[in-house]
Amino acid sequence: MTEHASPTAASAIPDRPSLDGLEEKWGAVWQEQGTYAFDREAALAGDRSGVFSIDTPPPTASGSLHMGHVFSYTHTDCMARYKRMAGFNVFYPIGWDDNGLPTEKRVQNYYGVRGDATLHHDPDFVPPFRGDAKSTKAADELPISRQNFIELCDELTVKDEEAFESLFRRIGHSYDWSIGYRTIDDHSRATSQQAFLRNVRRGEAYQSEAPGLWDVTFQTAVAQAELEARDYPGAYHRVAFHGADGPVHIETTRPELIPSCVALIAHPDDERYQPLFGSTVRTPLFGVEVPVLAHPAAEMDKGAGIAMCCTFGDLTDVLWWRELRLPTRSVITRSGRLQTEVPEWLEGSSGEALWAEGLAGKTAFSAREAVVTALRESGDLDGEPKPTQRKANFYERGEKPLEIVTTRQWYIRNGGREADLNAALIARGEEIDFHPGFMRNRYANWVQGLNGDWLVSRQRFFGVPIPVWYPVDADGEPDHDHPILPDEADLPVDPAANPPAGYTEDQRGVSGGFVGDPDILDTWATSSLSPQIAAGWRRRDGGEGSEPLFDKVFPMDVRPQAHDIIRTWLFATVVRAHFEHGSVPWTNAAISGWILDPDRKKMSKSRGNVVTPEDLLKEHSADAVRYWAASGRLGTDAAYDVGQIKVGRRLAIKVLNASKFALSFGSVEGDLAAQVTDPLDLSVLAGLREVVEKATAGFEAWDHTRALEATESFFWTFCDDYLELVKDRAYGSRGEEGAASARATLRIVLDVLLRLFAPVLPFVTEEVWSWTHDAGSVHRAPWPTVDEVPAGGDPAVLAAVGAALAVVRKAKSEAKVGMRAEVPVATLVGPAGLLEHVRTGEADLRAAGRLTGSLEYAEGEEVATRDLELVPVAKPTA
RNA sequence: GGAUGUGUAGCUCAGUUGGUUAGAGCGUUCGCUUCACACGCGAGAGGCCGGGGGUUCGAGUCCCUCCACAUCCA
Repeated sequence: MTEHASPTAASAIPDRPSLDGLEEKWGAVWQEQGTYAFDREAALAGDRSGVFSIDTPPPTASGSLHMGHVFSYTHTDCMARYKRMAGFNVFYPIGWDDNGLPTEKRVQNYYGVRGDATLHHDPDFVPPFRGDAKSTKAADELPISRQNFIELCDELTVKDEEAFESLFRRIGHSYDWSIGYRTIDDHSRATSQQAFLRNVRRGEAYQSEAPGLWDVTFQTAVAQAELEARDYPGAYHRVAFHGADGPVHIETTRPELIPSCVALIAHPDDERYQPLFGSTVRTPLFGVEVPVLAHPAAEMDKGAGIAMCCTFGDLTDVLWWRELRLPTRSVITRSGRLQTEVPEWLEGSSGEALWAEGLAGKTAFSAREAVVTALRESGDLDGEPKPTQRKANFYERGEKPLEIVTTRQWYIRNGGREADLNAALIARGEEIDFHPGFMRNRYANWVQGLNGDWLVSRQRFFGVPIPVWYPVDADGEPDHDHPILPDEADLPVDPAANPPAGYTEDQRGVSGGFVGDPDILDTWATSSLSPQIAAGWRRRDGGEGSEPLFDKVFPMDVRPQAHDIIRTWLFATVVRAHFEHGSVPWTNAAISGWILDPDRKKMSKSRGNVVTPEDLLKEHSADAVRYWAASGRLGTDAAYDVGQIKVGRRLAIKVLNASKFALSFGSVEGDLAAQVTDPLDLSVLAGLREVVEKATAGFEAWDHTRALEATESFFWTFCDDYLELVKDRAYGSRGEEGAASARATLRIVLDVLLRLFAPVLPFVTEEVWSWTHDAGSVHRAPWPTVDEVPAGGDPAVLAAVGAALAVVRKAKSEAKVGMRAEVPVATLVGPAGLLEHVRTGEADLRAAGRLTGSLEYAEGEEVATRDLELVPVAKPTA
């Protein structure tokens, strides 16, 4: 051959292409060239429809990246890359969630400090430790102000985030790194506070003093969405209450709450207890008189069918207390211990001594033991306690069952109390396309099952402060009914450290002065604003300016996330957008499944079955790991499967090798399409047109897996059959026209295939693209269309010639000879139509199958060979 | 108990609106140094499509029922 490819292209093709180093090489180029940059100017100048915007989940910066992240984030990246190639200006931010308990714990342990909302900011503060704190005991931690704590968080999480960033870059996620945010940074805090203040001013947020779920370990109120029902060992105690006509037995798992009993309650239809309704009984040990009442929430078939209502043992107690207007007799304090002073309703009763000696200040656990002992002695315990597994509510991060404590808290309305709002939020769900569609049921079920508004205040010190002060009245008490709210322009504020406008710091806590709300917002109250934070809502109409970009990206096109946080993150985001913008926050929700280990258990750190992505990337390449991720469809849990990663690696290597080969026959000049004349070449192009159609339809249907499968299976046929069939002709053995047709076809197919693979395999496709393109990225190339591929071919031709080649191979394989064995005589059997197609490509078939002599055709149902002679290749004697 | 999803080859999964003999990859078996790739290539074996009933000329696909598993809510 005398031809050479153009020097720039051919010289770039390595002798032995390899995956090694592609991540570093192309990662650096993409970063330098801004390949994935969002075009802000174009967005501002154009229509909303030209933008595809993504509400990327901000990973927890203090956590570690696991395969679940790789899985779901790669799904989103494939879609982002497809949309970018399809011509959209892709808004693809990346944020970090460094607001919340995990970060709080990490900062505490790393620096040996503890937040204290009563302290003031120390500008010269130096932390006692940096990762070398020896003790994690609270007593050894240095108390510091909230502002100082946030500064330490900034310092530490920035380090964590650098590690995350390098990993995300290595795996080839195409974020625009300049649109970053952190949920604890000034912009996020200000946005969170601004949205909350608007909720307050519109009446969507309110304060209420009410019994609520309380975690005694973390000493904070907990929202319904943070609950987790777990099995908890307990025991049924059969206890006698004293009625006028003898004892009434109840069964309870919490006898220590007898002092806070306010009624006995049975089902209205329960004939056993109907005679008692309206009467009163006396509690054992304490002798307090309580009514026997009827309520349908009492379960007839559970225990004795009659229950004691205490204030408060569980949420049913709260329901009864509210609906039956019962008095409040709380004994459990915020620490989870019983109060030390004797409750007033027990003063002078038979139980006063028991309280003072056995119960005051005790934990619920030891109080229970004391009460049970006393019940035994008084004869009110019937039989021995029967062990049972009961369901108890836990805070998802907590280890002790939640108590119910009456406190003043802030709430945001979420449809848990108002039917109209509930219906409106379910209707919002109907405006969002869930992928897969059945995930909408999770949303609707959750919203329908809400039983209260969203509790957003938390009694922690680290997080976004509730931006509210209260006037202090003449008695020195805060006036919670008249909160003082800051101007939006002054945000973010920390009411624990800054005075409100018009006050000075020395008026804090004094009559006529003010106090700051000590609480912080639920982290979901901030992360539910991720679209507003990323898109710059505050820069449009808040305290930061007047940039109108927000309207060009919001409502966003898609929220990607996992299904376990539909009830929290997804729902909360819908609530905030509903109130603030009267719209959905996004029009699509792409819900990824979980990664399970090979034993079908969810991978989690506590189970110790986590595989770290770093090692896998190093060992198998980013494209290989991405292939595994892209093989899992939306909404489906997938097993971690190293085998599938290896398949991806083989595919990526095959792309390199096949591309090198396809480009090795010499350069092709001029109009490629015009040079394609051979029916076999036109046939492969016809197949390619179908693949473009399928792959495009796959992505449009949010099914990256279908797109990948179509491309992948075509690619293997292309390699195994088409390339084998035409290589001899492409070398030029049968004239220039046939060679040109094959070479042009190889170029066309390769160019299209690279683009079809690009969303899943960004590194190898970019590498090969660079061999044939002097400039530009495959990731900025237009997504292929059916129309750009020459038409007129019949896919059946390649299928027929391929089938003929297969039976020749089969004959050789069964004879256990190499594929190079020559076939001087053969008869090919098959249906007439198929044989007709085979004749069209006979020359290529002869070359690929080494059919050197006579080739007869005979009609038959099955494709097969007959009367075939084989001449094995003589092994080299030397 | 309610909701949702899933049961197809040893494993992981495809199977579009019902339509020939149910597919792929991995694994396995048997072969092949073939001028891109041994991280390769070729060929073979392997399935009462969870059970039962029904609709239909025809069911992996539609309907009923049962069973098992998973997740969420009680």
